[in-house]
Amino acid sequence: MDEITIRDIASRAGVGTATVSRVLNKSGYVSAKTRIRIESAIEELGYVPSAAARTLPTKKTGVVALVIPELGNPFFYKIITGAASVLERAGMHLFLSSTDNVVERDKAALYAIRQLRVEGLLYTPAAEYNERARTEIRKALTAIGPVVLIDREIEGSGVDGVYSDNEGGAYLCAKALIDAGHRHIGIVNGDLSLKIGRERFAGFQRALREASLPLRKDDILPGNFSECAAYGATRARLAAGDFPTAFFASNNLSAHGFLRAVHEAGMRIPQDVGFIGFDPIEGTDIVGVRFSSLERDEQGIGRDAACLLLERMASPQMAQRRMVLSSAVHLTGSEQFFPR
Amino acid sequence: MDEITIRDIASRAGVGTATVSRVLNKSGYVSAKTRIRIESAIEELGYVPSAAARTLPTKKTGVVALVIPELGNPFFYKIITGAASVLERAGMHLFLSSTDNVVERDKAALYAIRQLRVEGLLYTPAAEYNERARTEIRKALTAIGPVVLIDREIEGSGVDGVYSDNEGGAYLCAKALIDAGHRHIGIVNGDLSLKIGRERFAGFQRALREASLPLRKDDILPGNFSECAAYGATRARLAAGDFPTAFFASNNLSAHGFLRAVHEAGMRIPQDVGFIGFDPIEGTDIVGVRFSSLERDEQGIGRDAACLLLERMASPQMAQRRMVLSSAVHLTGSEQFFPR
DNA sequence: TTGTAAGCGTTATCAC
DNA sequence: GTGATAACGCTTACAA
Repeated sequence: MDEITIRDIASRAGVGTATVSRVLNKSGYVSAKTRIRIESAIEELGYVPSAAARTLPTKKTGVVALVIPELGNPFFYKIITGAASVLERAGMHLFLSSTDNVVERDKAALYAIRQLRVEGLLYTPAAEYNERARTEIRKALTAIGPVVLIDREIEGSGVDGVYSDNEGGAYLCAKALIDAGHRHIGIVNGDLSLKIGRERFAGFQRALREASLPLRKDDILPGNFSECAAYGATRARLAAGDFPTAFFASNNLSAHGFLRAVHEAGMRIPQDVGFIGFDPIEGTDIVGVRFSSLERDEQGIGRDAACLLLERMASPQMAQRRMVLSSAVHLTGSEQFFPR
Repeated sequence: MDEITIRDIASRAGVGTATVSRVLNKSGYVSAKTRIRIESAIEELGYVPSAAARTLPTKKTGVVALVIPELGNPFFYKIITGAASVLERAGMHLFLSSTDNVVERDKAALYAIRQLRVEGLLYTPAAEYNERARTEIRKALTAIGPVVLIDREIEGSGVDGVYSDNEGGAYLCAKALIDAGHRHIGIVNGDLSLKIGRERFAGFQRALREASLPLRKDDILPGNFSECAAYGATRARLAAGDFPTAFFASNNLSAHGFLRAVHEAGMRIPQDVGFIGFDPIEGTDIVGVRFSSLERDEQGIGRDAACLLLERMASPQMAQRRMVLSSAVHLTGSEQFFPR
């Protein structure tokens, strides 16, 4: 039960391995007759070339790696879908790792990817590394080759990326609440150790400042982009009393936690509390509820990132390119934040 | 800018490549001194061994492939999470492909995987192939090596698998509706070209038969496990009038489509229509709604499948093993199908 | 404890 | 058009 190799095919078809290789890769000239002989030999023996063996001389793997922090977050798997559609069309295979926001797994994934000699990487780091770790990551990235960052930037990495206008988006969200007449507004913060967390917080603050609205310390709920943290912090804030009339949540998972806590407390959106979130909440449409949110085109982000990567793979010398996508607030209901 | 190889390390450390290899794989004896010399050479040069080159002589890739039909379906990414936790602990890397239920992509994925010489495969086929295609798939699977099927069986493949008791589960669902007093019950069918679709339909029918309830043709809504199909069919049925007092949906996506259509028609669950679905609906808890459903332990399924695979990889000669997991109906609310 | 050298399954460069 | 054959980067007897 030994592996069937190109030599088996060659001898069975009565040719040299070079000719078989030509047929396999559709390169160079092969007469129709011998081609057919070779093809049927392949068919009969059920031969499938070894990717590893092919990689060795060619230094091509045909694989693009994708490292994301959370598979369970709709934001990311939509990105994957978008990226996959582009990359597949380009004949690339996808090597996918989910790091669950764990730094160790992030590093392990990167190391595995280096070993694999992938031809490109779409990467959303699990965390914002400190200066020391960052140089390490930067080294890893240069070693890997073409890289496109998605959503989370790495300071001074010099690599391409597709990002969102977090500050502007959060600003729009807060502005919408203010325009609806709210004067006492709270925020469920994201992970402030991440730039996107800080930017969203900044945008939120700017809107309040421009409207000369105060932001009280206890209306800033600490979160980390997860449902649990938001849920707990919201419950705590509810217990404290004098609840804001409206809230902004820094991402979809935070929104989940917030809304669950609020609902358990018997309050309704938007009658009792106004609400808007960064990224939409899925699935509630089946009960006729739709929450206001900032909507990003996730599939588009994935596609854009994949295109950037393909172009970078084609011309490694190109200057660095960054795309920053802005997005629009989507209010549900004409009046304010009424779940339709 | 040539690739750094084991020879570079060897010469820099003043040793042979074999010794470097021993250090890399922690195999055989190496004196502490030379080990340190080698390790620092690796460090200084930033050497990362090539997976392809290593695979060639060892015939080991350290990769397990995972082929699933839909990334966007919570059922599957929970399975992935479960499987990943087990496989990572075993030091395996994951090569993931989503086929979006497209047969061509399924075949392409399988072919890519054969080329990669992965050490194992967790596989949910995109479709139920006809006899002719099936023998082809079977050949591919034997060529790939250790395989564990998840959720969808392949007739006569002889490979291990983890399945659910679809007939029994659907029966329980229908039974629950009947016990709640419903006499006019409809079904949103799944894809009947898939065994799991037929089994769920069969279980549903059995429950009705045992209760001597009739099943009218127009109460059998054709579906294909997708939200769209269910949505359209439900709308059509609503227009026809004499709507059943309760419905069973064959999977989570179908449930989505059904519930959306029903809600748009201004009907409420369970006051206007009783409902239960195979697999739960996510995310509605934030508005305090929970639908009755059959609950499966998806992470557990993923873990079980991964364990089966690891054991199969360890002992290829073992007899075929199939796990059929049964699951319990989860009613929301003590009385019947009341959204809490 | 360490080094030499023969593979592993391809591709690609030559001659023919 | 086609066939030897030398890489590709690593592991692993086998010697030393």
